[in-house]
Amino acid sequence: MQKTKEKSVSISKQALKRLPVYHHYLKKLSCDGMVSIAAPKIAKELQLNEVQVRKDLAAVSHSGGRPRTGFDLLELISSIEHYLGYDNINEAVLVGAGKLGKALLAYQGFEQYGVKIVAAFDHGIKNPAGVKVDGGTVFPLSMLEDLCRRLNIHIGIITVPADCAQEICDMLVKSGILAIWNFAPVHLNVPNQIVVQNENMAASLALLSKHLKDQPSTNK
Amino acid sequence: MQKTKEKSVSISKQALKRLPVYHHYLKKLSCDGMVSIAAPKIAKELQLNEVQVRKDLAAVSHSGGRPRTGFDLLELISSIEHYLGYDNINEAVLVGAGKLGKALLAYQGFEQYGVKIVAAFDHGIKNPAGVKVDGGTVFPLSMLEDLCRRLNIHIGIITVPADCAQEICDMLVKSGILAIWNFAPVHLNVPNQIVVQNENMAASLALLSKHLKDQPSTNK
DNA sequence: TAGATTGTTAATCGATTAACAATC
DNA sequence: TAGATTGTTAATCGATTAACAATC
Repeated sequence: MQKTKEKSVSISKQALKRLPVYHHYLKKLSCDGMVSIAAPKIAKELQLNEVQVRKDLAAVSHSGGRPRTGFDLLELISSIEHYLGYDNINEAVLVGAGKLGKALLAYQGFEQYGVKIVAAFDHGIKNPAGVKVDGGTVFPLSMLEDLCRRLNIHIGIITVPADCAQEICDMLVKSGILAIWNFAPVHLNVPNQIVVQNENMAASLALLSKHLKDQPSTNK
Repeated sequence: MQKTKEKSVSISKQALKRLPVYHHYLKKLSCDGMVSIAAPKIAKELQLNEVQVRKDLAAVSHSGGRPRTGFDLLELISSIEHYLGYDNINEAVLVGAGKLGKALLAYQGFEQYGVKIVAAFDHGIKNPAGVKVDGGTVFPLSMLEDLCRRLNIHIGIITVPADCAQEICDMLVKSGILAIWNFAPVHLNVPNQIVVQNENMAASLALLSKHLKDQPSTNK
């Protein structure tokens, strides 16, 4: 309904998803010692449309690019980081310390994207002191709400099996979580103000699988 | 350019991604003992547009729905499974037995989506007999091409770090792989006939993070 | 028959791409 | 100046939604 107070230039959801891709590519260029980059080069390398890249970058870049030379690499990187909020770490809790949950806990790479998992929970855990696993400590579910409230956590990661995902989701919402990253293959019903990002592996497989079926052995 | 030989009704990529969501929901209903389901009910439950659901189902359902009663549940489920290829298991190889790779290996849930990981590889492994891990055995990278060729594997899963993902990708293509499921946060350059499905966690985080930034504490 | 639902054609919406003037 | 690149307005494309006739 009401527009959020945004910059004059708005950006599409699709464009938003491309920003991390640009970010990673630009970081690599920067490591390689480059100092500036032009949109057509990025487009070619990442196999995107040239205008699309220019439009995306124009929407986030603070200083803009310069005709002939392109964009200042460091400025562009920090513009994207600022736009995506990589510079202020968002703290998150994770619920479900199964295989996938443990993998995410142990994964060191989220902080570079501005998210830090501060605690994990699992309903199999009874000891209030928690159980140590690779990457942190897992606590009983009963402690979830209190901890979220006290630490003012806004991101919840769901890695429980499908059949209890909705229940966990409700608990997270009740605990003050505003954004949910859902790895369970179910649709979650949430109040309006909550965002759910589905990491839908089944959907990804569907695309792959369908493609192979439609185009059997194009390799000769 | 040239259209693939498809059914008269074509389906959008977006719709394709919704099919696994329907599938999971319908399976649940079926378990609960229901025998038929109407599109409006599905739409309401999954928070989708009613027409959209009808259109999606019309595109895949073999027998179609019936006015007043809706769709036969079992028929609809098997139609979707057939459409997505869940009924013929696609065999896959996985490269990169780090944290994430091991989690995927140990994860038992892919087969229900028609994908089975038959072998895993990692360049840290030297022993040709492989090294046992939870969920299977990891072999040296040098054995990749030979195995893919002999077993006629068409799906490759990349869970190596970003900086060697392209190299692994090239090896997979060279080994006859047609579809790549990429978990590394980089854009992969591939020949035309190869599909790449990016499991872009960074993009997901970007959406969440951005949302929280734009709408600070709507919960009062 | 009346009412709920299907399937399809037409209208709308959002995102991508093309065209082009402005700039260094 | 000539040429490459930027940023923006207009045209196109694809997907969603609205409208409606057909069916049980």
